[in-house]
Amino acid sequence: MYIKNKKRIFALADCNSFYASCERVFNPKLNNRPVVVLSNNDGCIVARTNEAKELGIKMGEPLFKAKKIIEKYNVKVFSSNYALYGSMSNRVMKILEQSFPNIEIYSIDEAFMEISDLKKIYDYSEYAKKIREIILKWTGIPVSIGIGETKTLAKIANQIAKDNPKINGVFDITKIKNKEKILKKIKVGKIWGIGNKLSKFLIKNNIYNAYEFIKQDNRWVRKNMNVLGLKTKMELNGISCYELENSFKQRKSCCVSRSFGKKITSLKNMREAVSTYISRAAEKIRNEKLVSNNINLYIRTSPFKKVAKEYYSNSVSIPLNFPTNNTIILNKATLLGLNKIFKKGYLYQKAGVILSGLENENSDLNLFEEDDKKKEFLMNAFDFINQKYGNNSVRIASEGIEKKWLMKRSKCSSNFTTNLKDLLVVKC
DNA sequence: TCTGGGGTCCTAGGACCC
DNA sequence: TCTGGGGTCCTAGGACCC
Repeated sequence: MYIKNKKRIFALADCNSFYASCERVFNPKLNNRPVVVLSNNDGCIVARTNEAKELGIKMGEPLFKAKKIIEKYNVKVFSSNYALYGSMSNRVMKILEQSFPNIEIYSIDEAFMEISDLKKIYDYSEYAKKIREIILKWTGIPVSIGIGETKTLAKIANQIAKDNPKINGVFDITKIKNKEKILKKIKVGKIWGIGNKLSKFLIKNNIYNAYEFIKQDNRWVRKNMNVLGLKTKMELNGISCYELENSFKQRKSCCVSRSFGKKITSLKNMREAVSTYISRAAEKIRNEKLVSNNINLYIRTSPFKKVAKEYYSNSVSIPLNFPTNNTIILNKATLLGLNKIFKKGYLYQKAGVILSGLENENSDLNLFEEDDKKKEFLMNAFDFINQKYGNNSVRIASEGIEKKWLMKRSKCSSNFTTNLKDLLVVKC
C-alpha cells in the first residue's frame, strides 16, 4: 500500500558482465583478461568484461566482425552456457532475497528492491555496500547497486556505479538534490525505456541528454513517444510510475525459436525443426500448468541477404479448437500450418513458434474426454522420463533423429547435462 | 444511383527490455 | 562464409455490430 508521507526509494542490483563473470568464477586465470560470451549459435557477442569493452568490442556485435581484435589481443571466447548462468543467478538472487524484504527479480542478472522498506537501516549505501561484498565473497560475482527515487533513476545510479570503479560499486542518486549536472551527462540513448529508434528521434529534435529530455513539454512527449515516454520523463523527475512487480506473475506467451547451425532447404528438415520447437514449448507450458489457445509459427531466410529474391519470411496463426498443452495436438496443428507457408527454393535460417492465449490448465470448462485423458497420461509420462533421464530421451517421431540443422555451440565451457543416448521415439 | 457514424474487439507490427 | 532468444506493452487499423 502506498503511504503518502513515506519517501520511497528503489535500488537496482545488476551483475557486472554477468555471463563473462560466471565463466571467470570457474576459471580464475581469466581475471584481468578480456573475455566475451556469445549468443546462441555462436552468432553475436552478448557479454564482455571491462577489458574486452576497452578493446572496442561492441555489445551485440557479430562474432566475425570482431574476429581481428579477438585474435590480436587473445580475447577468451565462450559459447553461452545457460545451465551455468542460471544456477549462478539463483545463488545471487537468494542472497538478495534474504537481504531485502521486497524484491523483484527483473532478469537473469538484475533485481529491483524497495530499499526504503528496510527497518532500522539509515544509511542505504552503506548497507548496499555490505550486501555487495557478501555476494562477491559467496558467489564470486561482482555486482553494482544503484539507488534512486524511482526505478529509472536507480538504473541511472547503477550505470554511474558501473562506470566509476573508484566508488566501490554503489551509487545513491537520492543524495544529490539538484540533479541537473548529473542528468546532463546521461545521453538520451542510455535512459531506460529509450531505445535506438526513440533516441535517434530525440537527437533529430536536438534533445541530447536526460536533462534536455525532462525539460520537454508533457504533451509533446505523449504525442511523439506515447504513454511510456511520458512515464519515463516523470520517473526521471522523481515521480514513481513503475512499482515493484511480483515475480510469480503468469506469463502471457511462450516462445521457442532458434537459428539453424546449417541452413535448411528441405521441408523434411523444417518439419523436424518446428516439431522440436513446438515440443519444447509444450513442455514449458505443461511445467507451468498452462494451456494455449493459439500457435504462431514463422520461418525465414537470413535478413542480412542483399538479394531480394533470396529473402522469404512468412508466418501463420493457428487457432486451436480448445486450449491445450498436449504435444501431439500442438505438433499436428503446427505441421499443418507449416504446409501453408513453406516454399521450396530458399535457404532458411530460422524458425520459431509462439504459444499465446495462455490460461490456467484448470480454469477452462472443457472437461476431458476419455481420449484426452489418455493423451494427458502420455504427456505426463513424457515429462517424467525427460526430467529423469535428460531432455529429449523420449520425443515424437517428427522431431527427427539426425537434426543436422542444430545450432553451433563450439566453445562451451562445461556441459553439465547428461548425454544419454536416445531412449525412446514415440510415433504419433 | 445515392450509401453514416460510432462503438468495441482483435490482431499484426513495432517499439522496448535484458 | 559467419549476424541470438525470449519476453512485454502500445497503437493503428480492420472486422463487425447497430
